[in-house]
Amino acid sequence: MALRSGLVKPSGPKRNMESKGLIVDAAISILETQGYTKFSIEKVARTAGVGKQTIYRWWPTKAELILDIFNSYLLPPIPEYDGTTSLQEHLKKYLFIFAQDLYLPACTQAYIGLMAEKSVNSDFKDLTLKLVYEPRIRAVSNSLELAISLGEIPPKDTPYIASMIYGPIFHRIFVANSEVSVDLINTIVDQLFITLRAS
Amino acid sequence: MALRSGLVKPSGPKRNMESKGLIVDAAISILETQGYTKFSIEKVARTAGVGKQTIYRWWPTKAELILDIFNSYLLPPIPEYDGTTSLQEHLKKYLFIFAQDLYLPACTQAYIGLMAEKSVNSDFKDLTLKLVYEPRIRAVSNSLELAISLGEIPPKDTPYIASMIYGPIFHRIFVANSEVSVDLINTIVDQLFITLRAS
DNA sequence: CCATAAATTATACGAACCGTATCGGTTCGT
DNA sequence: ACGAACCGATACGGTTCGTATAATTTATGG
Repeated sequence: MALRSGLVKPSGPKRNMESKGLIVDAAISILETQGYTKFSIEKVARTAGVGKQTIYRWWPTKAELILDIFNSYLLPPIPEYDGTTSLQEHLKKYLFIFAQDLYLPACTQAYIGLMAEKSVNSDFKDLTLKLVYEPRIRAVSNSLELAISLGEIPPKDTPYIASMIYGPIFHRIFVANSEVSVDLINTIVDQLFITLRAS
Repeated sequence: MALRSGLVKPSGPKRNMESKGLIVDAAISILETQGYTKFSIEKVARTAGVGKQTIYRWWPTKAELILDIFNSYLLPPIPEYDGTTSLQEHLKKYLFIFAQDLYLPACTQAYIGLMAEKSVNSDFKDLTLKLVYEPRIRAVSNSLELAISLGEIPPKDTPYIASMIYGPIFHRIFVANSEVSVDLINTIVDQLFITLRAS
């Protein structure tokens, strides 16, 4: 009763962190080598040497397991822009790291899973947007505001900035199935700044 | 022997086009209402009132059925740019139609299936790139060349043009899970032309 | 007009996975 | 030492996979 509600002190053993590690490692390995289409909870349990129920106890669905792994272990941390270098350079560095990590097989496969699940489950869509999408959008718009206040770029309304910056990266990885070069990152950022500084 | 090789006239009945239509309609309806994750051949057969073997006879895998439907029934045709209006206006019109169609549930779900399958099967990736990706890339670069020869834009190397144009649309639909507004299309195209005309 | 070949629906198969339930056994808090 | 929560293991009915086979229907060629 009132399981993990925070209101009742649970007795009994705590969560086995070794099992958790085995599950996460197995899941990443399966995503990496077999992809989202062949990813199954039973396979994760078998590979990790763990009871299936142990997975379901901590992650209610396949989708939430993948989301947790994606967000906690596969994506690079979101850096904060402090204004010590130009925003233009800062964005190039961050986006290149982001794109390199997203292109890793486990990460790509995990995100394909997220797209598939969230497109069909609006609660899960909201959760994914909140945990994955919004923090990265906020980081970009916060850094833009700082660059404006520092005079690097003129104040300007920049709608759709997220899609203009992240879009080409996603297109390259998930549509063209190609790696993301430094050149593409530079093109994205330079074109953005040309537009920001135009008339 | 020599089945459908074109060298031997087959005897017996021809393909039942009524069954084909029922299969295609059922598949689209399932993609639309249940999404790619719940899409199965058995369900298509049951919904269409058709033997499972009839589906496997004409489409070797689930992926190729979805690809066929996506390419033949769900995407808008690729228009040819003839230079009678400005390329800038032409692109806005075409990309808006493209984005509107891609945002339809059946189309979105079909493409999620294509992403999942092609990321894990390189033959299918090649097929998808050839049938879906390349023709649309070519249409854009051909129209750019025509616009250059007509003097609308200065001659300029435009690498990554595909990702810069299509990327924001895909990001909006598959990452942000939002519809694509006329404003976004205009922003994409206008920013491209600002860059094309910049020094 | 009849034999042949191909397409059709229907059913069955072993395998895998789903999500849930249950069973001892273990580990901690009280 | 009691009970609660964790754990691995196993079992369940249901669904889907891709393949195989049977029985029927339909067109073409001789």
